Amino acid sequence: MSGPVDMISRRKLDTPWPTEAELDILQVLWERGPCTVREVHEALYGSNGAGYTTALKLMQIMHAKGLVERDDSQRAHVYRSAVNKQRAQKRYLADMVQRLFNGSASQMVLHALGNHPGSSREELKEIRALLNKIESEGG
Amino acid sequence: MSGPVDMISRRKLDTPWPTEAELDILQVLWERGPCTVREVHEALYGSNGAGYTTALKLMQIMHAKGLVERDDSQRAHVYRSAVNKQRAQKRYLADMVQRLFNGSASQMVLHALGNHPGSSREELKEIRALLNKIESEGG
DNA sequence: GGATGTCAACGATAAATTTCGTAGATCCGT
DNA sequence: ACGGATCTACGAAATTTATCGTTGACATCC
Repeated sequence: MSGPVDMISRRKLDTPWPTEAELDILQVLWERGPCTVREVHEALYGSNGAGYTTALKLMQIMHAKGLVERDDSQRAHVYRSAVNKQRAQKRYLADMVQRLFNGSASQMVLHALGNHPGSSREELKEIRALLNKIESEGG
Repeated sequence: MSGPVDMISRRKLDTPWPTEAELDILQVLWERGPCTVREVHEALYGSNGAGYTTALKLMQIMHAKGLVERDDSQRAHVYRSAVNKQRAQKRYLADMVQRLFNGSASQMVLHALGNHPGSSREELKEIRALLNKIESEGG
Protein backbone atom coordinates (compact mmCIF):
# COMPACT_ATOMS: atom_id res chain seq x y z
CA MET A 1 0.00 0.00 0.00
CA SER A 2 2.05 2.94 1.25
CA GLY A 3 5.60 3.26 -0.05
CA PRO A 4 8.46 4.55 2.04
CA VAL A 5 7.90 8.09 3.23
CA ASP A 6 9.98 10.48 1.14
CA MET A 7 11.91 12.01 3.97
CA ILE A 8 13.77 15.27 3.69
CA SER A 9 15.94 15.88 6.69
CA ARG A 10 15.71 19.67 6.81
CA ARG A 11 19.13 19.74 8.41
CA LYS A 12 22.25 19.68 6.30
CA LEU A 13 20.97 21.65 3.35
CA ASP A 14 22.92 24.25 1.38
CA THR A 15 20.36 26.95 2.04
CA PRO A 16 19.90 26.48 5.75
CA TRP A 17 16.60 26.53 7.59
CA PRO A 18 16.50 29.29 10.12
CA THR A 19 16.33 27.92 13.64
CA GLU A 20 13.55 28.85 16.00
CA ALA A 21 15.22 31.95 17.37
CA GLU A 22 16.52 32.94 13.96
CA LEU A 23 13.05 32.87 12.50
CA ASP A 24 11.87 35.16 15.26
CA ILE A 25 14.57 37.62 14.28
CA LEU A 26 13.76 37.40 10.60
CA GLN A 27 10.17 38.11 11.49
CA VAL A 28 11.21 41.38 13.09
CA LEU A 29 13.38 42.35 10.15
CA TRP A 30 10.56 41.58 7.75
CA GLU A 31 8.10 43.62 9.75
CA ARG A 32 10.21 46.65 10.51
CA GLY A 33 12.85 46.62 7.85
CA PRO A 34 16.58 46.93 8.60
CA CYS A 35 17.33 47.13 12.32
CA THR A 36 20.20 47.38 14.73
CA VAL A 37 20.74 44.60 17.21
CA ARG A 38 19.27 46.75 19.92
CA GLU A 39 16.08 47.32 18.02
CA VAL A 40 15.64 43.62 17.38
CA HIS A 41 16.45 42.81 20.96
CA GLU A 42 13.87 45.21 22.33
CA ALA A 43 11.24 44.10 19.87
CA LEU A 44 11.75 40.43 20.68
CA TYR A 45 12.90 40.06 24.22
CA GLY A 46 12.01 43.39 25.78
CA SER A 47 13.22 43.58 29.33
CA ASN A 48 12.36 40.08 30.55
CA GLY A 49 13.62 37.78 27.77
CA ALA A 50 17.14 36.90 26.74
CA GLY A 51 19.98 39.33 27.13
CA TYR A 52 21.35 41.72 24.57
CA THR A 53 24.41 39.69 23.74
CA THR A 54 22.23 36.72 22.97
CA ALA A 55 20.49 38.64 20.24
CA LEU A 56 23.83 39.95 19.04
CA LYS A 57 25.36 36.51 18.88
CA LEU A 58 22.38 35.08 17.06
CA MET A 59 22.50 37.81 14.48
CA GLN A 60 26.23 37.36 14.01
CA ILE A 61 25.66 33.68 13.41
CA MET A 62 22.88 34.48 10.99
CA HIS A 63 25.27 36.77 9.19
CA ALA A 64 27.82 34.00 8.96
CA LYS A 65 25.15 31.70 7.56
CA GLY A 66 24.06 34.29 5.06
CA LEU A 67 20.59 34.66 6.52
CA VAL A 68 21.08 38.37 7.04
CA GLU A 69 23.27 41.06 5.55
CA ARG A 70 24.58 44.04 7.40
CA ASP A 71 25.80 47.53 7.02
CA ASP A 72 28.73 48.07 9.33
CA SER A 73 29.54 51.59 8.21
CA GLN A 74 28.07 52.88 11.45
CA ARG A 75 29.14 51.83 14.88
CA ALA A 76 25.82 50.13 15.48
CA HIS A 77 25.62 47.75 12.56
CA VAL A 78 22.36 47.64 10.69
CA TYR A 79 21.04 44.21 9.77
CA ARG A 80 18.56 43.35 7.07
CA SER A 81 17.05 40.06 6.07
CA ALA A 82 18.80 38.26 3.27
CA VAL A 83 16.02 35.76 2.81
CA ASN A 84 12.95 36.63 0.84
CA LYS A 85 9.87 36.41 2.98
CA GLN A 86 7.76 35.00 0.17
CA ARG A 87 10.29 32.31 -0.48
CA ALA A 88 10.54 31.41 3.17
CA GLN A 89 6.78 31.20 3.45
CA LYS A 90 6.67 28.94 0.44
CA ARG A 91 9.40 26.75 1.79
CA TYR A 92 7.90 26.24 5.21
CA LEU A 93 4.51 25.72 3.67
CA ALA A 94 5.77 23.04 1.34
CA ASP A 95 7.60 21.33 4.14
CA MET A 96 4.55 21.32 6.34
CA VAL A 97 2.31 20.04 3.60
CA GLN A 98 4.73 17.19 3.09
CA ARG A 99 5.26 16.34 6.72
CA LEU A 100 1.79 16.77 8.10
CA PHE A 101 -0.73 16.70 5.28
CA ASN A 102 0.56 13.88 3.12
CA GLY A 103 1.49 16.30 0.38
CA SER A 104 -2.02 17.62 -0.08
CA ALA A 105 -2.09 21.40 -0.01
CA SER A 106 -5.84 21.55 -0.24
CA GLN A 107 -6.15 19.25 2.72
CA MET A 108 -4.14 21.76 4.64
CA VAL A 109 -6.24 24.61 3.34
CA LEU A 110 -9.33 22.91 4.66
CA HIS A 111 -7.81 22.65 8.08
CA ALA A 112 -6.62 26.22 8.03
CA LEU A 113 -9.97 27.63 7.00
CA GLY A 114 -11.81 25.38 9.39
CA ASN A 115 -9.75 26.21 12.42
CA HIS A 116 -9.17 29.89 11.80
CA PRO A 117 -12.43 31.59 10.99
CA GLY A 118 -10.96 35.02 11.44
CA SER A 119 -10.93 35.80 7.76
CA SER A 120 -12.28 39.05 6.49
CA ARG A 121 -14.77 39.14 3.62
CA GLU A 122 -12.07 40.72 1.54
CA GLU A 123 -9.74 37.80 2.12
CA LEU A 124 -12.43 35.22 1.50
CA LYS A 125 -13.20 36.99 -1.76
CA GLU A 126 -9.57 36.70 -2.74
CA ILE A 127 -9.52 33.02 -1.97
CA ARG A 128 -12.67 32.49 -4.00
CA ALA A 129 -11.17 34.37 -6.91
CA LEU A 130 -8.09 32.21 -6.73
CA LEU A 131 -10.23 29.10 -6.70
CA ASN A 132 -12.00 30.30 -9.82
CA LYS A 133 -8.70 30.88 -11.50
CA ILE A 134 -7.40 27.45 -10.61
CA GLU A 135 -10.56 25.71 -11.73
CA SER A 136 -10.77 27.59 -15.00
CA GLU A 137 -7.20 26.71 -15.78
CA GLY A 138 -8.23 23.10 -15.33
CA GLY A 139 -6.69 20.78 -12.80
CA MET B 1 3.62 51.71 14.33
CA SER B 2 3.99 47.97 14.83
CA GLY B 3 3.84 46.73 18.40
CA PRO B 4 6.15 44.04 19.76
CA VAL B 5 5.76 40.74 18.02
CA ASP B 6 3.78 38.33 20.16
CA MET B 7 6.40 35.65 20.44
CA ILE B 8 5.66 32.11 21.52
CA SER B 9 8.79 30.18 22.26
CA ARG B 10 7.63 26.69 21.28
CA ARG B 11 10.20 25.23 23.65
CA LYS B 12 9.40 24.74 27.31
CA LEU B 13 5.73 23.82 26.97
CA ASP B 14 3.89 21.19 28.95
CA THR B 15 2.73 19.29 25.89
CA PRO B 16 6.01 19.07 24.05
CA TRP B 17 6.52 19.75 20.38
CA PRO B 18 7.92 16.71 18.68
CA THR B 19 11.44 17.36 17.47
CA GLU B 20 12.38 17.03 13.83
CA ALA B 21 13.23 13.35 14.02
CA GLU B 22 10.30 12.62 16.27
CA LEU B 23 7.88 14.13 13.82
CA ASP B 24 9.29 11.90 11.10
CA ILE B 25 8.53 8.91 13.28
CA LEU B 26 5.04 10.06 14.11
CA GLN B 27 4.46 10.45 10.42
CA VAL B 28 5.24 6.80 9.89
CA LEU B 29 3.03 5.73 12.76
CA TRP B 30 0.18 7.83 11.43
CA GLU B 31 0.54 6.42 7.96
CA ARG B 32 1.01 2.77 8.76
CA GLY B 33 -0.50 2.41 12.17
CA PRO B 34 1.29 0.71 15.08
CA CYS B 35 4.79 -0.41 14.19
CA THR B 36 7.82 -2.07 15.66
CA VAL B 37 11.06 -0.16 15.82
CA ARG B 38 12.36 -2.16 12.90
CA GLU B 39 9.44 -1.23 10.71
CA VAL B 40 9.86 2.43 11.51
CA HIS B 41 13.58 2.23 10.96
CA GLU B 42 13.24 0.64 7.57
CA ALA B 43 10.51 3.04 6.51
CA LEU B 44 12.51 6.08 7.52
CA TYR B 45 16.18 5.36 7.20
CA GLY B 46 16.29 2.32 4.99
CA SER B 47 19.82 1.11 4.56
CA ASN B 48 21.69 4.35 4.20
CA GLY B 49 20.29 6.56 6.97
CA ALA B 50 20.76 6.38 10.69
CA GLY B 51 21.30 3.09 12.47
CA TYR B 52 18.72 0.88 14.10
CA THR B 53 19.59 1.85 17.64
CA THR B 54 19.09 5.48 16.76
CA ALA B 55 15.50 4.82 15.85
CA LEU B 56 15.11 2.69 18.94
CA LYS B 57 16.51 5.36 21.21
CA LEU B 58 14.32 8.05 19.67
CA MET B 59 11.23 5.97 20.16
CA GLN B 60 12.16 5.20 23.74
CA ILE B 61 12.55 8.90 24.39
CA MET B 62 9.24 9.56 22.71
CA HIS B 63 7.70 6.99 24.96
CA ALA B 64 9.16 8.70 28.01
CA LYS B 65 7.75 12.00 26.77
CA GLY B 66 4.37 10.46 26.18
CA LEU B 67 4.44 11.04 22.45
CA VAL B 68 3.94 7.35 21.75
CA GLU B 69 2.51 4.41 23.62
CA ARG B 70 3.68 0.88 23.31
CA ASP B 71 2.66 -2.68 23.69
CA ASP B 72 5.53 -4.62 25.22
CA SER B 73 3.73 -7.90 25.50
CA GLN B 74 5.73 -9.22 22.58
CA ARG B 75 9.48 -9.26 22.40
CA ALA B 76 9.46 -6.68 19.66
CA HIS B 77 7.52 -3.85 21.25
CA VAL B 78 4.81 -2.28 19.15
CA TYR B 79 4.61 1.49 19.19
CA ARG B 80 1.64 3.62 18.31
CA SER B 81 1.24 7.38 18.18
CA ALA B 82 -0.14 8.97 21.30
CA VAL B 83 -0.68 12.31 19.65
CA ASN B 84 -3.74 12.96 17.60
CA LYS B 85 -2.79 13.76 14.03
CA GLN B 86 -5.56 16.32 13.65
CA ARG B 87 -4.44 18.11 16.75
CA ALA B 88 -0.84 18.11 15.66
CA GLN B 89 -1.79 19.47 12.27
CA LYS B 90 -3.79 22.22 13.90
CA ARG B 91 -1.00 23.08 16.24
CA TYR B 92 1.71 23.34 13.64
CA LEU B 93 -0.60 25.20 11.33
CA ALA B 94 -1.45 27.78 13.97
CA ASP B 95 2.20 28.20 14.80
CA MET B 96 3.14 28.71 11.18
CA VAL B 97 0.35 31.18 10.59
CA GLN B 98 1.60 33.18 13.55
CA ARG B 99 5.25 33.07 12.68
CA LEU B 100 5.17 33.47 8.95
CA PHE B 101 1.85 34.92 7.91
CA ASN B 102 1.29 37.56 10.57
CA GLY B 103 -1.57 35.58 12.01
CA SER B 104 -3.61 35.60 8.84
CA ALA B 105 -4.79 32.12 7.95
CA SER B 106 -6.34 33.24 4.71
CA GLN B 107 -3.09 34.85 3.68
CA MET B 108 -1.50 31.47 4.13
CA VAL B 109 -4.27 29.78 2.20
CA LEU B 110 -3.64 32.07 -0.71
CA HIS B 111 0.00 31.11 -0.75
CA ALA B 112 -0.80 27.44 -0.42
CA LEU B 113 -3.29 27.41 -3.23
CA GLY B 114 -1.10 29.59 -5.38
CA ASN B 115 2.01 27.52 -5.02
CA HIS B 116 0.49 24.08 -4.99
CA PRO B 117 -1.90 23.73 -7.90
CA GLY B 118 -2.14 19.98 -7.52
CA SER B 119 -5.64 20.04 -6.12
CA SER B 120 -8.29 17.77 -7.48
CA ARG B 121 -11.70 19.13 -8.48
CA GLU B 122 -13.12 17.26 -5.56
CA GLU B 123 -10.86 19.04 -3.13
CA LEU B 124 -11.49 22.42 -4.70
CA LYS B 125 -15.18 21.75 -4.36
CA GLU B 126 -14.71 21.04 -0.69
CA ILE B 127 -12.81 24.25 -0.19
CA ARG B 128 -15.52 26.19 -1.97
CA ALA B 129 -18.18 24.61 0.19
CA LEU B 130 -16.27 25.53 3.28
CA LEU B 131 -15.97 29.09 2.03
CA ASN B 132 -19.71 29.25 1.57
CA LYS B 133 -20.25 27.99 5.06
CA ILE B 134 -17.89 30.53 6.55
CA GLU B 135 -19.41 33.42 4.64
CA SER B 136 -22.97 32.45 5.42
CA GLU B 137 -22.17 32.26 9.11
CA GLY B 138 -21.15 35.88 8.85
CA GLY B 139 -17.70 37.32 9.48
C1' DG C 1 40.46 63.91 30.33
C1' DG C 2 38.15 60.67 33.13
C1' DA C 3 33.65 58.33 34.23
C1' DT C 4 29.86 56.25 32.12
C1' DG C 5 27.38 53.90 28.64
C1' DT C 6 26.86 51.46 24.17
C1' DC C 7 28.77 48.57 20.85
C1' DA C 8 31.05 44.26 18.37
C1' DA C 9 33.73 40.27 19.10
C1' DC C 10 34.62 36.08 21.06
C1' DG C 11 34.90 32.22 24.10
C1' DA C 12 32.59 29.35 27.23
C1' DT C 13 28.69 27.14 29.05
C1' DA C 14 24.24 25.05 29.11
C1' DA C 15 20.65 22.60 27.19
C1' DA C 16 18.49 19.97 23.69
C1' DT C 17 18.88 16.73 19.94
C1' DT C 18 20.78 13.05 17.26
C1' DT C 19 23.78 9.28 16.80
C1' DC C 20 26.14 5.20 18.00
C1' DG C 21 28.39 1.20 20.68
C1' DT C 22 27.99 -2.32 23.89
C1' DA C 23 25.82 -5.44 27.01
C1' DG C 24 22.40 -8.72 28.22
C1' DA C 25 18.13 -11.24 27.09
C1' DT C 26 15.47 -14.02 23.95
C1' DC C 27 14.45 -16.54 19.83
C1' DC C 28 15.44 -19.79 16.00
C1' DG C 29 17.71 -23.17 13.19
C1' DT C 30 20.68 -26.98 13.15
C1' DA D 1 22.74 -27.26 23.43
C1' DC D 2 25.52 -24.02 20.47
C1' DG D 3 25.72 -19.95 17.35
C1' DG D 4 23.81 -16.38 14.97
C1' DA D 5 20.23 -13.09 14.58
C1' DT D 6 17.17 -9.77 16.80
C1' DC D 7 15.57 -7.34 20.46
C1' DT D 8 15.71 -3.86 24.64
C1' DA D 9 18.21 -1.04 27.71
C1' DC D 10 21.59 2.15 28.74
C1' DG D 11 25.45 5.15 28.61
C1' DA D 12 27.99 8.23 26.19
C1' DA D 13 29.72 10.91 22.32
C1' DA D 14 28.74 14.26 18.74
C1' DT D 15 26.08 17.97 17.06
C1' DT D 16 23.17 21.84 17.22
C1' DT D 17 21.09 25.63 19.48
C1' DA D 18 20.57 29.21 22.90
C1' DT D 19 22.51 31.92 26.51
C1' DC D 20 25.69 34.60 28.92
C1' DG D 21 30.14 37.06 30.64
C1' DT D 22 34.10 39.50 29.52
C1' DT D 23 36.99 42.31 26.86
C1' DG D 24 38.36 46.13 24.19
C1' DA D 25 36.88 49.91 21.07
C1' DC D 26 34.47 54.02 20.73
C1' DA D 27 31.38 57.69 21.99
C1' DT D 28 29.25 61.18 25.17
C1' DC D 29 28.81 64.03 28.99
C1' DC D 30 30.51 66.63 32.77
